[in-house]
Amino acid sequence: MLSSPQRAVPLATQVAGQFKQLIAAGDWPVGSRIPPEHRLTEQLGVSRNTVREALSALVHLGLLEARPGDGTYVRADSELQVSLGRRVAEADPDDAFEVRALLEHRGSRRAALHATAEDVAHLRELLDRRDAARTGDLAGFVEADFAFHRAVVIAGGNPLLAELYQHLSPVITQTISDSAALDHDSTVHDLHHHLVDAIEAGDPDAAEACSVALVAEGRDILRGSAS
Amino acid sequence: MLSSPQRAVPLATQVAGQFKQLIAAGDWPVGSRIPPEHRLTEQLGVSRNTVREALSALVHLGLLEARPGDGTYVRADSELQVSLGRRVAEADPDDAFEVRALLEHRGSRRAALHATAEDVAHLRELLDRRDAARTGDLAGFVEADFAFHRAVVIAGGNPLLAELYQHLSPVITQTISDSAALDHDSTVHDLHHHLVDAIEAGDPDAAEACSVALVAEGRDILRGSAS
DNA sequence: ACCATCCAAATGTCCTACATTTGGAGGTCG
DNA sequence: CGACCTCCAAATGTAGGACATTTGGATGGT
Repeated sequence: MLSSPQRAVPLATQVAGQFKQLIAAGDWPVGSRIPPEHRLTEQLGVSRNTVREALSALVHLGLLEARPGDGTYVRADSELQVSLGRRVAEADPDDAFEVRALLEHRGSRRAALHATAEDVAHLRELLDRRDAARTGDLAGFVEADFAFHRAVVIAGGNPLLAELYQHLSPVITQTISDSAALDHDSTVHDLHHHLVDAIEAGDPDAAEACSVALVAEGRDILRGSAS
Repeated sequence: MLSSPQRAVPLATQVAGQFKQLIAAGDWPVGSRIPPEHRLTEQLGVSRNTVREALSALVHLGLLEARPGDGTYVRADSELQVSLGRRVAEADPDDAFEVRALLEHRGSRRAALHATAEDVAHLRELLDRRDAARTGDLAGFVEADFAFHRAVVIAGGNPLLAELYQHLSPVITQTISDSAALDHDSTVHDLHHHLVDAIEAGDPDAAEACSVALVAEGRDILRGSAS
């Protein structure tokens, strides 16, 4: 519903808000190309300048990317993800790694306390996919591994914590060139299964211990250990 | 070179970058009024449209606030603070409280490991101010209390963690109407001093224990101080 | 000294025009 | 028939002007 302005807030701000909502609602999916400016102009009944200001705001927020001669594409759907990503990119990788580990440990502990039967079933499904992806390409395995850990944190039931973890992880795995060879390590493999077991058993201490051990293993693999 | 990011950076984006830098550098302090668009236009040698798009972007980022008929004022100097603040405002206060506590605990632990002699001296100075503010107005005490805990986390030496904590705290203390009567509690008072002692002694376990106890005390006071 | 009025200044919105870049349509040549 | 080149429509980028709207202070009268 494209309503006309009635309040004292600037028109461009209202338009930008509508665009944000369209992105958040999925009407403009990530990766898609949004309608050109002149079409938005006639649909909204505002001038191209106003539309451009609203679009420019979202471009600087990192939600959109304008390609001259082509169109404007949706690049992200979370404002926090972009600003956190920029901040983490400037930070010391070790510092970012510590914060991420902190969130993951707490998320694993919470999962053992709050995970439902459906959550556990979902985790086992994702874990199966992760095991299956060990023989596939590296990118697919990294994706499956992240999907599993993300689901663990989400199962913890603290959406804010989960979102911070979720937005912190990709930048780190991108910055650090990990994804080395942590698939063939049987210890890591066993720890993943022990983690789900601890969550299912409702043992927060064991779950957090598994998470801590996993992060430690990952850190060891990252540092030297070039053997 | 596979990556040829020589794609022309829009002029408005460059201008917005300059404005951001001016804000971050302190040339445009928070609260001040920036030059009017007309002046920026002639100073930068670009059209008013371009200047307005850059300003509008920063307005939507939350860094600026435009007041028609008056001028444009600097509202914040950290992009992450704004987006984190918005996200936390939508979150469950309990969830936000947990994340903040998590960061504070780790920050206190790190402080015991990495704080320098100057850091400890600074902490004792801030702690004196906090003690002195116990008899003053409530707002002043809350400010002094936050300044102390913020300094503890900063002394931990993880800037990313400190920034997240710093940006997470105001929203929480604003949301929850705490600042109740946690100044007259002698236990809380002693714990603050024990925390600095543990940091100076380089005892991470004791420091984290003090932090945990402090958060627990605060939570108890918040929940119903009756029992 | 107080108050209503007016005015300059600043932002908000719209308009036209042109430049620049891109992707594809269409034709050409091997 | 396929690969390649040319050209054009489309989309965003930039510029400049015009007018509306709101604000804060100056102005002038009571």
